[in-house]
Formats: sequence, C-alpha cells, structure tokens
Amino acid sequence: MAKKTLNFNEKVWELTKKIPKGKVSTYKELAHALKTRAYRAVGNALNKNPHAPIVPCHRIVLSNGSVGGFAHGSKKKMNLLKKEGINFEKENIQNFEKVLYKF
DNA sequence: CCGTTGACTCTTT
DNA sequence: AAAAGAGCCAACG
Repeated sequence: MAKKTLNFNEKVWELTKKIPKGKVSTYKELAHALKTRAYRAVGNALNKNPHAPIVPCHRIVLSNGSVGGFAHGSKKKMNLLKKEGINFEKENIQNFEKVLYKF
C-alpha cells in the first residue's frame, strides 16, 4: 500500500486549512508544497471545494497579489479578507509579502 | 482515450 | 510597463 492516502484535491484543502487567520497564501506556494506545478489544478480543486466553510479558500490569492477569483465573487473574497485583517489597495493586497504565509 | 477547460504562473514581445 | 504566448497539471465530457 503506502500510496498517497490523500488525493491531490484533499492535500490542497489540508494545506489551505493550515493557513492562520490574518494571513494569505498563493496557488504557487500551495503547488510547491505539494511538489507539483499544477497551479491550475490547485485552483480547480478549491473551486470544487466540497469543504466550503471548513476550508478558507478565500485566503488563497494570486502570486501577483491580486485576489484572483472566487466562486462567490472576488468582491466577497476581498471583503472576507478585510475582516481577517488583510488590507487592500484597490484590487491588490497591501503588505502582500507580510501577510503571505509560506509552508 | 483524446480534447477542452480552468479560482495560475512564467517568459517573451 | 503592459500585453500576448507558452507551459503545466488535474478533472470532465
């Protein structure tokens, strides 16, 4: 046996859950933590996110510092992040590197 | 099984 | 600096 007990998507959700409040992460960091380059697959996994309230998918943003996309609307995502302590400059995150959580 | 799609990222123009 | 193209991986039809 000794196979991957967790599927690719589950790994993404597990890592996302590990992100502390007031911090954010990027798809690239997630993919890098998974030892893969499936940046898009990570986004796809979060989009399907079956653990909606359990996995803080809104804490995942683009490596560019933009909020990226969100199943409920990027506006909602930004609003949620603001409540978590993340500030925004127009459509980009302020102190992006300071609130960026790395694995 | 092959082609398309997607909440991405990097490189080149 | 901004825009376009190429690359990458998993899920779906």
